Parts: sequence; C-alpha cells; structure tokens
Amino acid sequence: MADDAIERGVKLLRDHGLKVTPQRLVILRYLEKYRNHPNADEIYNALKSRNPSLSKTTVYNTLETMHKQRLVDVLTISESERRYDLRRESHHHFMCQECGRILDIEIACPNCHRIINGEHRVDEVHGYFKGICSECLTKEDKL
Amino acid sequence: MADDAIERGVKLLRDHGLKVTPQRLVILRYLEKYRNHPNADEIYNALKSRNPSLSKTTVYNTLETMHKQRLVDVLTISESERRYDLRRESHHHFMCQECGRILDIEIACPNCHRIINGEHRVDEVHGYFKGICSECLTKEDKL
DNA sequence: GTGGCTGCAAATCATTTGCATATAC
DNA sequence: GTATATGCAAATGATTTGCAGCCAC
Repeated sequence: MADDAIERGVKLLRDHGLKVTPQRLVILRYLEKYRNHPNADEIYNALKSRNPSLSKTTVYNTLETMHKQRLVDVLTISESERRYDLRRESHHHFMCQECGRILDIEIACPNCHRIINGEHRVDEVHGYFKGICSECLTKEDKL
Repeated sequence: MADDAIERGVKLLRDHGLKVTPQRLVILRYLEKYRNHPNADEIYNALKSRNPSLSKTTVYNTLETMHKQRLVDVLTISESERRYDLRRESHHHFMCQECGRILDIEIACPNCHRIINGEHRVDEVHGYFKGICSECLTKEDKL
C-alpha cells in the first residue's frame, strides 16, 4: 500500500474521531482503491489473504462504524445484501439486472433535496435505478 | 371486503395474466386499503386471523409474483427487510429514522429518468430519502 | 385434466450478538 | 490504565427451497 494512501487513511479516520487500526486502514483503502460497491463478503475475501487474522465481524463492525461517522454510504440497491461506498458528493446508482454491476450515476437532483428538506430533515438521499446496462444491451439485444 | 374492491382486484390480476385466488385477492386488498408499505410479516399477521390457512410462504410467493408482473413495487429503503407498495405513477419515499414510518414523497424527477435512459435501459427508479420526519422533529426538537 | 398455486417444514445466508482477549491512545 | 476494537463461535431472522396436495381455468 502506498505511503500517501496510508497517511490519507489515518487522517480520514482521525478527522472523523475514529481510532486508527490496521483493519480500518485496509478496509478504507480497499473502498478507495476499487470503488466497486462491494458487499461485506467481497471485502473480507479480498483482504483475508494479506490479513489472515481479519474477521468478517470486524468488516461488519468497521463498515457500520464508518457509516455512523458518515465516512461510508450503505447502499440497499441490491435486494439481498448491503453494499458499501466511500462517501463523496451526492451521486446515484444504477444496477444492471443482467450482469449485476452497480454503476455510479452522476446526476445532480437539486429539486428533490430542496423541496423535501422544507418538510422533514433529510440526512441521506439515495437514487437507485435498475434495468439493463448499455453493455448488456448491445451484447444481448434487449433494447 | 366490499364487492367493488373484489371486482377491482379480480380485474387487476386478470389484466396482469395472473390466476385469481383468494390469497392473492386478500393481499392485494390489504395493499390497496392501507398503503402503509408493509413487510411480509405485517401482511401475514394482519390477514391470518381472517384467513387461517394463509401461509407466510404464500405471502412471499404472491408478492414476488405481483412484483414480476409490475403490480407491486419492492422497496429496499429499510436496510433489514423488504417493504411492498402497490405500484402507481412514479413517486418516492422518505423513511423516518426515529419512528420508522415510510412516507410517500410526491416529487417528479423528470431529469434523472430522461438522462440515464439515454445510456442504459431503466426499468425501475427508486428515490429513498432518510432522516427525521416533521412530526418527530416537533416532538423532540431535533432540528 | 393439468399447470400453476398453496402451505408446511427444513434450509439458507447475510447480519448480529456475547464474550474473552488484544490494542490504540 | 482504560475504553474501545477485534475475532471467534453461536444465534438471529428474513427469505428461499423442496415437495406433496389442491384448485383455477
């Protein structure tokens, strides 16, 4: 892992009032590097060979802690499992029902946020789109 | 159950190519009457006293079948369970983290749908907002 | 008549919990 | 030194599956 990535991770954790542990750093680094909206199992499996003592409980604990500190978004676009995403400026997600990929959708939706915030206090906004992605469309002619 | 509600249910099922069964009718009727975004368990518990033979498996089967026929929307706004909603013209949902209620949000978001449809084929759009509802805000001063 | 629907019991599997040990600060 | 984090094994709980009998059409 590059030194600057470690430093960045340490700072990110400290800035959010979290203790710095190797497990937290490596999970944060995974999210930052791949940005692939993984579930807990994918994170665990990707990291366990280089971090043999890592437990799945810790993966869950860590992601939950980071979510509470608004460092990580929890996506429920999949009906069967949670997926995690390093938090960044509001964007949305598209899930392909064919290949299962979750793609970032860069759409700002200022209307929605503003209107509803007048009535309730809105802390999280999730835009989930589901269908067939352009790649699968060309492959399989499902247009 | 009112006669016209039954008739409406029968028509709805037939129009969607589904066989008409008492279980399907009563579940449909529940969704139509309460529109409270229930989970499978709530539906089952609400109906079992008047429909003693109803099984939870059938509740799940029925909701899944209706979802496939685009009669019912599956909401994953709650992280721990699916919630169901009779399908109607596109609207969105707000979940109060305090009282747990899921409220309908009547916002049209034409931008989003149009833009993304140029790239992928979009079959479902879900807008999930989370925070504290106005009622809980006044009660507890969490503004 | 038959293909699809129902309901029971058992299985699955993501996530959570209890608790003893280890570690960040 | 102490509060918190980690990791193991066991528990939980929503959803699914296998299968036998039933019913809508």
